[in-house]
Amino acid sequence: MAEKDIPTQYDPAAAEKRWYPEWVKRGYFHANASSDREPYCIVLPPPNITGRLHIGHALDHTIQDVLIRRARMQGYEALWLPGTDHAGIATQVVVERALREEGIERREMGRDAFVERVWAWKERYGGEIVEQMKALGNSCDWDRLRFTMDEGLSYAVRVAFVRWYEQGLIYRGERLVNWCPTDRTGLSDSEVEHEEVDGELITFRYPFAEGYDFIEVATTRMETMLGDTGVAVHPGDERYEAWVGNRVRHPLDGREIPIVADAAVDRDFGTGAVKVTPAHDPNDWEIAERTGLPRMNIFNADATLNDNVPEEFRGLDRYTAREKVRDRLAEKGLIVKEQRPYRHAVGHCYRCKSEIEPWIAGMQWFVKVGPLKGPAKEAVAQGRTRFVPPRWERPFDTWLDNLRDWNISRQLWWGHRIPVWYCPNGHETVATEDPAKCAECGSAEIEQDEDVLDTWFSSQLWPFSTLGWPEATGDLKKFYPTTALVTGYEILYLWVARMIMAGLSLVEKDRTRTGDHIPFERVVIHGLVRDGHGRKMSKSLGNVIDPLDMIEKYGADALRFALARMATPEQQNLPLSEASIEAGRNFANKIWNAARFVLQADGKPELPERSRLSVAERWLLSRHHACVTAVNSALDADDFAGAGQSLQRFLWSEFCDWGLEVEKRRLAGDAKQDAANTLAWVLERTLRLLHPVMPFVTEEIWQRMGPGESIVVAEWPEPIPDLADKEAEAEFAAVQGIVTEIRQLQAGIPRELAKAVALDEGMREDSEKWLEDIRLLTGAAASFEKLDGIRVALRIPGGTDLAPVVDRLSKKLQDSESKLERKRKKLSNEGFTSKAAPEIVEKERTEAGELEEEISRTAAQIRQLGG
RNA sequence: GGGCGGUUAGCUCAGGGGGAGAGCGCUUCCUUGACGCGGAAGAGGUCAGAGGUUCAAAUCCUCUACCGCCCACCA
Repeated sequence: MAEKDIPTQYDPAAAEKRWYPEWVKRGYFHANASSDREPYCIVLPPPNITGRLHIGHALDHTIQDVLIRRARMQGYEALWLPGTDHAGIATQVVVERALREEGIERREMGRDAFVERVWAWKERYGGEIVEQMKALGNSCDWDRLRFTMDEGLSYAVRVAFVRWYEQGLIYRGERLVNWCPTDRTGLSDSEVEHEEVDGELITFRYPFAEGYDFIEVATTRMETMLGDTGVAVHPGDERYEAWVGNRVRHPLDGREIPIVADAAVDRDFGTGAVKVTPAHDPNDWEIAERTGLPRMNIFNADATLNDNVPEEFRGLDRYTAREKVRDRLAEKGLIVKEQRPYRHAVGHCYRCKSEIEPWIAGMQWFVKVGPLKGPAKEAVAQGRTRFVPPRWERPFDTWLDNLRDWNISRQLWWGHRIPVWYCPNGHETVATEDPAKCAECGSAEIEQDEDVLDTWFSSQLWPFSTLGWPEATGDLKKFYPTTALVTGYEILYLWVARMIMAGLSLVEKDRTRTGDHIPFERVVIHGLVRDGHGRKMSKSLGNVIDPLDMIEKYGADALRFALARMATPEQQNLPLSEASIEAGRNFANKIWNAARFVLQADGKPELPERSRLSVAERWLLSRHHACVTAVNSALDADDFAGAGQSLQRFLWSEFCDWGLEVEKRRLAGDAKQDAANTLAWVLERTLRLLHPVMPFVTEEIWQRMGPGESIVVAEWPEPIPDLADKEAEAEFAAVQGIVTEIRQLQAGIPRELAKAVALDEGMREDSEKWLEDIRLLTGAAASFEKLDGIRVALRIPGGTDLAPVVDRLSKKLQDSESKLERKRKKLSNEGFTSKAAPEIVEKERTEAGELEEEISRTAAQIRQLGG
């Protein structure tokens, strides 16, 4: 028999190498837009091309692959569309760093050469990422692989821009932007991370231009006082009423600046007077807009001080300047109070973590979000797009409410260049194709905007640009709206919200499958992978788990199972330890060996006629049915952990621990083919159920069982209600009870036997027919002296110390007695018997009866053991 | 300053009104013809604390404490 050669250990690497290319070659992952099957589509959140996939991707991808593989087996036209993101800032920074190591500066090499280098990077790392996804087993449609800077997607970006421009949703303006002095670009509000830091709040005096009075103001950013162009107080503040309109003298550069009144000032904070730095604070910017204070920019692009400040401060970085300004004011006796540490929130760049500087970076393009919010809120409120878990809906709503216009200009080279051309006469030409001349005056001296678009501008189009939008393609018609979007909560706002707004605004309803232009019907929001102790994984902590290392060490299935096993819909932290991946490996091996056993018994996945089934087999089928039901309902609820747990329980604790063991006896007798076939049938069907989570080991076994072409395209198991068998479950549960009881007695009693103990007063009537099974399951065939009817006997050698066994039994007796006590009390409580549901009362009665039986049995056992 | 989540066995977490569960770890035993990446039997928990609702609370409600996260232009 060839099966004899099956190794006792599953070899993941061999299976992965064998099956993945085969699946791709056979085209299983390719979706057909013209098929008449129901569509099921997921677009992969495109990983950045900045480097390797990390464990978070592995989780994200595992979930998606489980969904898409199940859908494929269920007969849907399943499309999982993969791709990568150009990731503007992130990639530019990484490439710049790499160049710097070669001693090359970006600005020296020029824009075109630099962009060329980034493309080379993309070719290399983009390709690596695809290989990594394949190693995980992702069943993506590689024929549809996309990149955000593809020709098609770039065109979609231009069309989106032009359309919004024409609708007045995109405008240009000079505003204060979130400037990252390290990356030297502006950022949107969503790209700024607020973090509490310890600073100091310093109160100082502005002396009046005339006379000896002064006004006190406070700041955490002393250096910005060099750019102050006014002091503001609340209009109704009687303390300062008389001073409004007066002027104070700037103590460091001698400028006279006015005191103004503005309602934005909180009179209860600090002194009730605020220094106003319009060019470097959003609040102050607005005050200046209202009061007419001038703007005075004091920073260079790298946040060093520029020539607008007194000479001694020029060129200093902001932190050095902060101290120096304080020192100068202290020397002049103008510092009133220094409060430190003073905790306050400071914005940081989401990429490089530098402190953000509000700065005027010239003209910037903005998206007007007001008109986009409403439809997005409505789509979620109406459940056209469903959030899983739904508790994210409220924060999503609040976030939209507070959303302000979106700055989309980035002072970078890598990305989609803004499709606007300026002519010397001050006209703007906005076009999807590069124009040769100004659309308004015909001037040929046009120049394209130097900036590129925010990365998220192209990402927001992903669910439809990848399907061919703006063209009315077959893919769009077939697969849009997509079925599910799977992502971590960290980019819910940054990305998901924008896709919803963009889809609703841009996609034409009549080009979609359902007539609704929402980008996805459901958003599955999973948690973040942490280390085994719930800490964030980071290089500095040294607790990073690299998915590819894990695949190499334990196999892709092991990693996938470990990840799926912890992905409950509610959890936001998902602690992953190497031990849990090892457990996944062990599980794969367990299944492997179970299959080996079934194959050695020559099992064929065919179910014998019901009349030929043993009670144990009926029990196994019933449990299998329960597993199919549980897995289906868990997956319907996006509860991957629940599905994994059900599968593991059934296969390990039921199929292997009881099913295979009890079948060993039948396998040695006349019914052996029926027994082997039943096992094979259950195993084969359960393998299909497990396949989406553990694609490789299931395929490897399935191929050896030979029921068809590939498990990838096998039919998904749905519950078969006829398999549910309450009688068989009850009877087998009783047998399990007897077996466990005997095992408990055996523990601590050596095999060499002398003393016979009659165990079983009043045991279940039909236990006789199970005696052979019980012998086998307790592994104690030789130890049974006689088994007449309801009596089970054990022989124990003389001189055996029975005290531990008796102790254990005594403890069990006590437990049972106190349990019984509680039940009796409950049952004698009239409140309970009259108010509780009748079936609950009945259940309590039954259980009390069972406890009584157990108590007398245990007591008898203690007596027989001489306790 | 708003909001959300968490607190259950040594560790990491399920459970979500009527018998405290899993995996890992730990103890003892088992070279039983699928698997030692295995099998069997165990030890270990006033389910954070206080109050309330209920015949019945780990589970529902209120408050408190601690942990974590998200949002936020109060100098």
